[in-house]
Amino acid sequence: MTNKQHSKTSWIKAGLSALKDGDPSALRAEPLAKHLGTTKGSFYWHFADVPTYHDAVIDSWRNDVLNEIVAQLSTNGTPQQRLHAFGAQILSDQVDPAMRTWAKSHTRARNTITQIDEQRLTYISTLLASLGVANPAFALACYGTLVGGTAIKTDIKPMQAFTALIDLILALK
Amino acid sequence: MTNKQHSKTSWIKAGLSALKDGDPSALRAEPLAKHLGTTKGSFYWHFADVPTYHDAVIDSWRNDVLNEIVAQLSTNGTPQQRLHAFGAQILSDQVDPAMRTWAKSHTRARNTITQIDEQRLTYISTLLASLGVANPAFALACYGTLVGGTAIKTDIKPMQAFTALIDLILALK
DNA sequence: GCAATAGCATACGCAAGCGTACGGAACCGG
DNA sequence: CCGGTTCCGTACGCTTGCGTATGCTATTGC
Repeated sequence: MTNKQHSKTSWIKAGLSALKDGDPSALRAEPLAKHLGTTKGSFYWHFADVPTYHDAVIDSWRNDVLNEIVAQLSTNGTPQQRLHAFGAQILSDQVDPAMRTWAKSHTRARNTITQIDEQRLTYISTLLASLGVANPAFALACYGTLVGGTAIKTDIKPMQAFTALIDLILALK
Repeated sequence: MTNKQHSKTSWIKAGLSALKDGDPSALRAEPLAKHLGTTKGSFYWHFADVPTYHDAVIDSWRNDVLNEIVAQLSTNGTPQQRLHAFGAQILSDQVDPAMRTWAKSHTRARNTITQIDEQRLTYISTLLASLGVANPAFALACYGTLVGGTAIKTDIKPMQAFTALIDLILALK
C-alpha cells in the first residue's frame, strides 16, 4: 500500500498481519506483493524462496511470544492476578489461532506451536502449583479453555470461561 | 485404490478420510482422483465443480454429527455419565479438528462448525443445569477444554482434563 | 556528481489444478 | 446380443503461483 521500500521485516510484519485475518494461503509471494503495492521482485530480493519466508514469519512470531512469556515470568502479583494477566495476554494474540491452523499443514509451525504450548502449560502449572493445585490436568483445562474458547464462536467470551474456571479451582482449595 | 466404480458417496467418504489426516487442501479433484485410483472424469461426473463437492463433504459431516448428538439426547444415565459419554464422542471424531481448521477459510464450514458448537454447548449447558450449575461459562470451559485439548499436543490427554473439570464442577455443587 | 551497490519491475518458462469436450468402456433392459 | 444409459479416460485451454534472469531506478560512498 505504502510507496516506501520494503525490508525483510516489513514483509514479515505483512505476513503476520495477513495471518490475523485469513488463512495461511494468504502467505504467497504474488498476492502479498500486490497487497503491499509492490512486486515479487522485492520479495525474492529479500527471501530466497517462499518456504524460507514462511520460516521467517514463524520464527518472528515465535520470538515475540517467547518474549511475552519471559516478560510475564518477571511480573509480580498474586498467582490469581498473574493467571488472569497471562490468560488475557494469550487471548490478545490474534496470530495464535492462525498459527495453530497453519500447524496442521506446516511442520515448522507445528513444532513452534508445540513449543509455545509447552512453555505456557508449564507456566500455568507453576502458578496453579503455587496455589496448591497439583493435578496437571487442570492446567490443560485452563489452557484448553483459552485455546478452545477462541475457536468457538458464541456469546460467552473465552475470558469469562477462563476466569470462572480459575475461580472454581481456587474455591476448591 | 480399488478398481470399482465410484459413487457420489464414495467420493465424499474419501474426502472425509482425507480431512482426517491432512489439511483441507487435500480436497482437490485431481489429487483425490489419483489417490482413489481413478481420474477426474469420474469426479466431474458426480459433482458439478469443486465447491459443490466441498459443500457435499461438509454437509455429510454435519449430518453425521447432528445424528450423533440426537442419539446422545436419547440415552439414559446420570448427567455425569452422559457428560462423560458426550465428551468421549466429541473426542472420537477425527474430522472435527480438520473441519474447524477449514472453517478459517471456508464459509460453509464455518457456519457448520458454528451450528454444531451451538448444539453441543446447549446440550452441555442442559446437563450442567440439571446438576445445579447455572453459569453458562462453565459449559464453554468444558467444551473449550475438549476442543482446545485436542489442539494442544502434550502428554496429558484431553479426556483427563475434561473429567477432572467435570469432577471439579460437581465438587462445587 | 558519479561509480557502485541495494532494491525493484518485468518478462519468461514451468508446474499444478480447474473445468470442458468428447470418445470409449461398462453395465443394464429387453 | 444389442442399443441406450451411465460412468470414466484423456486431451485441451485457462488461470495462478513459483522461481529466474535481466535490466532499470534509487541510494550511498567518496
